[in-house]
Amino acid sequence: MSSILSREFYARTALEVAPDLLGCLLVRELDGERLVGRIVETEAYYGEEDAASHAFRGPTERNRAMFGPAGHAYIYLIYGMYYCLNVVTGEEGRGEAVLIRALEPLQGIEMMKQRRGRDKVRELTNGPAKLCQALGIDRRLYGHDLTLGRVLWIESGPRPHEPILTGPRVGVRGDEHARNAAWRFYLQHNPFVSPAR
DNA sequence: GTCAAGATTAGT
DNA sequence: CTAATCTTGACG
Repeated sequence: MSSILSREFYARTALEVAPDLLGCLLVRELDGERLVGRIVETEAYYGEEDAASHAFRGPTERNRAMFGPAGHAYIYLIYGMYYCLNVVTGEEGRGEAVLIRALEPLQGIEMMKQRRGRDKVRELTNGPAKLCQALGIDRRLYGHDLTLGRVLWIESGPRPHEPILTGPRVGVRGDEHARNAAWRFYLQHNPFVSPAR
């Protein structure tokens, strides 16, 4: 039994949504196939007060989705070649989002292998840019409404058996608080969590 | 208009 | 450790 996550689910703070997304299923419909991964790692970005967030300096053309209603996709291009997927959370205008950092591939693994150009299931979706490549997520899905249940959405899943661990976010800049806050959430011992830095 | 930096990844 | 690759936003 699983259901599409609602606007109300996403409308809570990023700090609440990020851990709750662990164990949920990210679903992508692509070329008539369904690609599914279990979310095993997330990071919360907590609005304009978060020095590590793209929302830190207020709304811009790039981050405008972050300041829109919850439950939409905020996608950005990094290093000129990779995309990363966030889900917008919190009250409209807050600029909060949760970065999806890693998935455990469940369905459509062959297509993921082909899209990623590699064979090891372990390396298919164990990073924010890797999972976007595996699931065919790019600019075209910028601002996509994840509550519609088509093209790209998230469903509830079985409660994770693994304990949830927290720690500092990966690769972020900013003030001391931004760098130290334990706003990364992941499932203990799960082999699909992104490699340690 | 110019320019440096980037919530990463793969390869040496 | 470093190259790859290009958009964004800060600055003037």
